[in-house]
Amino acid sequence: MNLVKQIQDELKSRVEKACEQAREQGRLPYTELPSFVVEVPREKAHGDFAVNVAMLLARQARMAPARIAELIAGYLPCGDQLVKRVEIAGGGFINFFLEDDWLYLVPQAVWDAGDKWGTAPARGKRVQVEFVSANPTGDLHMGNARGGAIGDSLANILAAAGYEVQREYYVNDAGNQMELFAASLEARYLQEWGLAAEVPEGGYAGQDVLETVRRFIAAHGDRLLAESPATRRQRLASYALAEKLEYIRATLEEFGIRYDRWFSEQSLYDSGKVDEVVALLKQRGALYQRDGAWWFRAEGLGQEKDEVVIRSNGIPTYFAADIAYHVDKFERGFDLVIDVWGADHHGHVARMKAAMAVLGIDPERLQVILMQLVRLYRGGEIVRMSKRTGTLVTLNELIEEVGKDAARFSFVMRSPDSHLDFDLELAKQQSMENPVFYAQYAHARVCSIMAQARMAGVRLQPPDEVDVRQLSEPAEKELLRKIADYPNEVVQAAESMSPHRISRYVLDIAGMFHSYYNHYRVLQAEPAVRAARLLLVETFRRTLKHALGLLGVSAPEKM
RNA sequence: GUCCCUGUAGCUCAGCAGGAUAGAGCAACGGACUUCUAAUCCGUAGGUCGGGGGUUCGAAUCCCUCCGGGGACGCCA
Repeated sequence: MNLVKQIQDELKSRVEKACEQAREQGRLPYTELPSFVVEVPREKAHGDFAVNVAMLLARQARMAPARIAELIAGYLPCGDQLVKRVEIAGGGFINFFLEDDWLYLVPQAVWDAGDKWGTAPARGKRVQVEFVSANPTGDLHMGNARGGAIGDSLANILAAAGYEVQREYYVNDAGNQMELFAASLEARYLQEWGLAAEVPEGGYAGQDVLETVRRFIAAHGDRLLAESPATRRQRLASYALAEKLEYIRATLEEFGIRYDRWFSEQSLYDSGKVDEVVALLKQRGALYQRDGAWWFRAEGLGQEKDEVVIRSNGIPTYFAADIAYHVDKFERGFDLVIDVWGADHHGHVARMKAAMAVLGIDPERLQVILMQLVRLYRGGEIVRMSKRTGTLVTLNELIEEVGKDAARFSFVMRSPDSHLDFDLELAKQQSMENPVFYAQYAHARVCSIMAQARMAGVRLQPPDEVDVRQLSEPAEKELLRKIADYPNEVVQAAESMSPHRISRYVLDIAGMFHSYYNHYRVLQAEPAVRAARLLLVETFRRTLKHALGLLGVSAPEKM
């Protein structure tokens, strides 16, 4: 049930009919009705909904927008149950002022929807969201944290908007980095037995690798000394990989994230999919040979540079595997595939889309959200993050220091496009820097009212037992209005792939509630009003809780 | 040099499939707790939307250009 959308559709069709009538009677000449919007004006004085069709018709009709608006308004029905009156203003806007009736349907709509409030009916579209996908060779850093918060919230929002959603983590368990990782492990292993060995240049020299090796030794001793280097590396790598993955899985779960699938890069090699896709690219003439390597022809498809797919040593690059991976995603039947990447991968986007196009997949079906990088501060001083030299602040520490709710909210509050400066000191010292508490507090306040009501023997009555029209204060109507907007907000956040829209909404509606709370008493009101207010406050609470849930933030009953 | 992001109140940011008088939080100042949680509320102050062109009924929003900030340009991933 989406009341706002129903009304917008109704108004739109009324305007369309009015235009047609005016045209038929020869008073409004136009050949094609431009696509116009029924929007909510920023100013309340401009009514509940505004339509801009008159301005858009001005050129075709060769009339002043204000005159067109007057003309159209003359054909609009009003004074009925929905529309109280219509005004022309601002040089051609048609402003609709509605009767309040529809607002009083809101509590019932929320009740009827139950758990489904805020969600849209299934649209029969499958979406995959792949995010974080950090190399399983180290810790999770702030960039991964941001990606996790954005990706997971987006997945929640898409699901609420009616998509069938799958969350996936791409495990880079193959390729160069993995080999370096294995070589680093081996070096540490040999060193532990007093043998001469060195962590290769650009390898993993961090403490965590050493600790992993020590745990391996505790479990398996010196058995690998007798093995061939290749076997030794393979054993160490698979041990470390399993350990790292479990660590990553557990950390992300603490961050409120659960994946539906962990997809192994290595499996693409094992199944021959990488070779297959390379062969297909060759067959399509998308590759050419130069200096002994095979290059993907990306020039001309944007200004990106060409990219190596097969090295001159015959080993495919990660790009080859990544193409195979994306082909595999589409073969699994997703209508839309969303990748959440760090901005440092931006050059990869056009190439990947180009590769999809060559392989006959509409590149529009692949959407990449590029997040700008997180800059970490501690008390005003910048902290550089690096995976190789040992991460400075891990996701674990972040959760520990500022908490899951505050961390997730902070990341999802800002657009992925924004360069995020995250100050740890600020985040934990000044709780007011975390607006998440503001929203959670609103929830706790409602819960407190409900608890008081129960103690006083006052029951929360369902909408059909309540005279909702007792909610006559402007603040109450505005709150109802905001609640009614919720399903639309979810759909818009999904369609624009902007989780931060939901955090905006959360803060807006929480603010409206706090203000209402300070101006009106719920329990001290006379019984009929009290019943209506209890109901209002409960519909608000359900909406807020759902919205927070989309962001992976809890809605505490007490604070 | 090429490409991506960005420039809006003192600070951090919304708004940008063009819409009417540009918003919020923090910081500042002044008020509101014997009353459902003051982690709250109310008020005041704060702006050449980086500069300049263009597109049109109308631009913070779209295009061009210049300037400032962040990032990417590897037979790494």
